[in-house]
Amino acid sequence: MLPTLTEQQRAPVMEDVALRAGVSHQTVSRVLNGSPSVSPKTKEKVQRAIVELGYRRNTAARALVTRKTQTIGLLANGLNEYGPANILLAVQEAAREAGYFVSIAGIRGFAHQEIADALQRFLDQGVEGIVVQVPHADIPAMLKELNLGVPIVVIGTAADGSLSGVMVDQEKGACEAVQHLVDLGHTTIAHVAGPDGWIDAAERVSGWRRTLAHAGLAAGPLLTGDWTAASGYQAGLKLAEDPTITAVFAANDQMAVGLLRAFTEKGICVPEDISLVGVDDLPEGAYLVPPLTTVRQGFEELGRRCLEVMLSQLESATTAQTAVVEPRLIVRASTAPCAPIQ
Amino acid sequence: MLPTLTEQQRAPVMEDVALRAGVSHQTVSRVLNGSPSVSPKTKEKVQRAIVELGYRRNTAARALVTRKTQTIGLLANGLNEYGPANILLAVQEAAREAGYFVSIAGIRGFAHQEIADALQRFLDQGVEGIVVQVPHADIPAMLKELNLGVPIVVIGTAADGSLSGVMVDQEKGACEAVQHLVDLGHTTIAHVAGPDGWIDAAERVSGWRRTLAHAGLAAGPLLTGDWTAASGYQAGLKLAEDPTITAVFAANDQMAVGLLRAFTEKGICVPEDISLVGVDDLPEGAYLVPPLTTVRQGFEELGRRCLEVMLSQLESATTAQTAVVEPRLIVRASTAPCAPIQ
DNA sequence: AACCCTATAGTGATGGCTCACAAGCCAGAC
DNA sequence: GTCTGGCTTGTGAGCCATCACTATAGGGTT
Repeated sequence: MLPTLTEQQRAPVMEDVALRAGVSHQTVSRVLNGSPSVSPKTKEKVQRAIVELGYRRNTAARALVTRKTQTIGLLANGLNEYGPANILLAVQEAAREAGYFVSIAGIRGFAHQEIADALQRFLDQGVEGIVVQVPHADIPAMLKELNLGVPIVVIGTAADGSLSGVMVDQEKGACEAVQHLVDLGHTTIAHVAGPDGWIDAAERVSGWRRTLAHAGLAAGPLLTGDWTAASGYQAGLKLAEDPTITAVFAANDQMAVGLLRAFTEKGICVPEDISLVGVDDLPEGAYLVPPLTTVRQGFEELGRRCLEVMLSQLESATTAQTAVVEPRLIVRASTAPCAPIQ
Repeated sequence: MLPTLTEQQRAPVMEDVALRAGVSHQTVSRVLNGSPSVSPKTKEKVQRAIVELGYRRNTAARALVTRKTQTIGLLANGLNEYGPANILLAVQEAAREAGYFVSIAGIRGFAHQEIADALQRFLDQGVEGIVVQVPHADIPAMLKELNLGVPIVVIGTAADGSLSGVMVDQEKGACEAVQHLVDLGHTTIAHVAGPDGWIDAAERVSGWRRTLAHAGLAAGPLLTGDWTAASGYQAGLKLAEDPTITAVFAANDQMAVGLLRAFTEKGICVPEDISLVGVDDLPEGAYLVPPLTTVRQGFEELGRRCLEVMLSQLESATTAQTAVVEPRLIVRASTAPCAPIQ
């Protein structure tokens, strides 16, 4: 007699379930895949066998034949920051609901090689689609050149060629922020922008510029930071020297924090002497002194929409799509009517 | 004559490479896996064929036979917050270097069902190990009960049974923070703790308590927040009513931000009237008014160590391990010597 | 000259699943 | 009573690697 293998060791496979339920492995497969042509009775038998055996379908075997891994890749820059982290969370949640796994690759810079490597790794892994959350102006061109052969959704831009896009209307957000300042009577409104090359940064600059032009005002000073509070602080020290400036639109909340400190150090009160608006709506923003007026971006929605677009690309490779999320101005206490210049 | 399939369509497989290089598929496999028993000449031929064909090994097929998916799962709570996001980034980076993919599952609460579901999904996916970054006291027990059958590394606790652990020495961090306040001459030191159930919160409370006892001081008021600036603000309003308090140790920076605002509103100056210490070292912390003294946790290192432990568990299923990361006090301007009570 | 050994390469089985197709069954129609 | 067709179920091939063997060649030994 042949020695029986210790069955306990091996994870049960479809055949084991079939044997126990008294059907063929194919029927088990059908039950698992929700095929309509299985009688209720058989279906129940199979399901019981599955539970009793603790059967779990082998993803690798399945992927091998279906050529689908149920996985999407998320390539992201600055994952440790508020916006990207929230988008990641939302994308991942939406993916889970749709039955997809999310594999991540966080990168720290914009180095072409690093990005290309990460994308190749996704391809090696066999992802079905890739979400690219790297807000640099060169990204679409780079992606088109790499020609990856899977659906791609780029966060922060509109669709471009075969690339789909999901974006917050940054320009509109900037317009609302600046218009708010204009409405308060400010006439010299400075802008502390994000660094060159960043898509969002450029759009906010253009929203700022456009709104001022539309209001018949000259553009105030334009300084460039690097999104950090430190750079906002530096910018603040410079702006503090110019007494004609009564309002500043910072391209993000962190720089606004730096500005706030610089102004406080120089004895300039916010909002009495200078109004300040940021972008992002960091959770701490409402508890700064003073609470920060800001533009909320709706990262949650962005992430969800991103996955919607991805799914539709995955299901039917139609043309690329664009989804736009509306930002929202949150008025708090860092902005006030322009005091008459004395 | 049979119609030739449009070869262009199908992704090349090992056999295609073998044909082109004039060897057997096995030799291609050997080259790919770095087997020593392939002559340099053959190896070169194969590599050239791989490049020419743009061959990419099918992960699913490989996983099917090796029973290894090269994937680890990361289950995390509060992924949109500073600490967890940084840990994620570090874990993922270390994983990539080691040739592993990282699949993520972000959860928003501590609901047993949600956690169990996410873990089951990881198992369905076939991850080789799971990193659990859910800082709740009940987690180790829950994990042990679920008995998942893959190596698990829990972030925030020491090893426990078969579970490995990687942690920051929270108690030590708290001690340093409180000792710093004691050294400045403060005698009534309050603590705003994190919510019940959170491991870190409890450890910080105990570090605070221990240090005070060691210094022969009575424990000051103990309030409980929920990590948010809003809760810190509420706590601050209460603490502001007690003039004997000259220092507050907040369990995180966000609550410290809220405290700062409450104190400012009540006309209490930091650090002149009250010294304030946080935990986390948020990037904005250095630019608050005043810059915040805080305990830096070393999330980067935590993430790296976490993956080291995971890898060693994966390679040789020895006993569970624990890695401890040392926190570091960063003294800035929110703490000052205790002013004599007038 | 016969033999053994090592280095290198090839053969065929195998992993667990889905797909395409074939087969069995039973009801209703003629 | 036979036939037709729909509903269920089963059979066998195939996906693409790796693994365990086997085969071959060339060098060194005795």
